[in-house]
Amino acid sequence: MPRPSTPLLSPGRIRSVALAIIDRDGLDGLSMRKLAAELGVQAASLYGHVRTKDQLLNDIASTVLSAVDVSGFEVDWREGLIRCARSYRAALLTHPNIVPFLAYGPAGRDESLQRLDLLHGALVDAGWSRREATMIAAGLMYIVFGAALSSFSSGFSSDPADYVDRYPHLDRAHLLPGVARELDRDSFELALAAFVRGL
Amino acid sequence: MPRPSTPLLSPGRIRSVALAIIDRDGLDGLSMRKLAAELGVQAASLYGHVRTKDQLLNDIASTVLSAVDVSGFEVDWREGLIRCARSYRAALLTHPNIVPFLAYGPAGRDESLQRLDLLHGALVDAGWSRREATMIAAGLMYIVFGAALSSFSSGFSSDPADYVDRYPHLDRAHLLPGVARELDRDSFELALAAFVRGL
DNA sequence: CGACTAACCGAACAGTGTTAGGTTAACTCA
DNA sequence: TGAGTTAACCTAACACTGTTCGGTTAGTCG
Repeated sequence: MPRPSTPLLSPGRIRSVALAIIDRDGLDGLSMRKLAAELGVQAASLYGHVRTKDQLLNDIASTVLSAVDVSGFEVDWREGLIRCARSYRAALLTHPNIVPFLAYGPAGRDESLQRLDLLHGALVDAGWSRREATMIAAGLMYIVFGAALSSFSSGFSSDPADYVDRYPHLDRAHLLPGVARELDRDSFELALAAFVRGL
Repeated sequence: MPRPSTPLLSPGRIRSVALAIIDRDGLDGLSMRKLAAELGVQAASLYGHVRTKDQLLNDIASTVLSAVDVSGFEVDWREGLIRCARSYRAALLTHPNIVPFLAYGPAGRDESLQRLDLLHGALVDAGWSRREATMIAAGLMYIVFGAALSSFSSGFSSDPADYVDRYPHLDRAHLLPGVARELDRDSFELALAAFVRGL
């Protein structure tokens, strides 16, 4: 079936279906063939709209991270940090399966750097030295990414019973999905508050 | 060539060569065939000593993380936290290319949980509630993993010139490998100190 | 000496990302 | 209106990947 009357594919549609697959089947669950099938198309056709799978993942990551809010700095730098961290975490939490991909480094993601640049500038404007600003921004990212990665809910909530016997101090209650999610949030808020207060 | 007089393979040798490949070529640079070739053997032979590649990576991760020091809690819980975090980061820094694998969650790694359990117990002994202990341990992991992941040195130090023009606040100096490494350390120490102080 | 196991190999399977070359619809312009 | 170009899809293939199956033989035990 050659060129259809109305195009079946577009970068946007590809990205959104790919993200849906990642959300449903995990990061390893996304393959170009599966993505193509879900779009009603053959795998090779994707390469007319997407340069490479890695680039596609980077684009998806960028759109996911576009929900990060860096507007709070106009009020107060502390408020800006907290709001930025919270919205960052919220964005990652909406699509947790893409987080492992981000772990490979912000190599080609332009918007991440742009955001980092803005955050850095705001801190400098607030009176911090360039070096301090860099370190503070880095520390904030540590907490955000650390929280997104080593979370209790996604980490090891598969079969609580296995853990209880061998790790006496890890309460089984911690591993119940509902509690785990709440615990993740509270741990994040604790770390964030301690960090910002300690500056 | 069938069964040789002295075995060519052993789990330990497989692990150490695999880790060397990961250090040299990155996580994606490790394939079972390449690993086998480097061991002077065919890929299929590995499966007599290793259940699966994922298991192999988990074993490697465990040996890397066995360098984590949780002995400081006998002195003081603050000292214990700091020493644990530092040694954890040091271990990850020795083999940075395996960090992205750890990002997939501590699913099957027994020793990680054992360590977490010990840390948790020590905090409870020091007077924290179970819930607080969990949150503190989690926060510590946030900083450690966040620092290992979103580091300046491994993140984007490939071609500094590209960044300078587009991100005015990110000083080029930050991207020089030597400075970046030092900046990573200082950022980590800042975040760690702020966190522990803020508790 | 015979049976058995342990350690390796060759070949294959199903799957991966990606590319080359072909086919045809839709658009552009004389 | 008709020719030429481009855009969007296809089939087929390449070089990989992790993993398994069925052999072949060296070492070991009874």
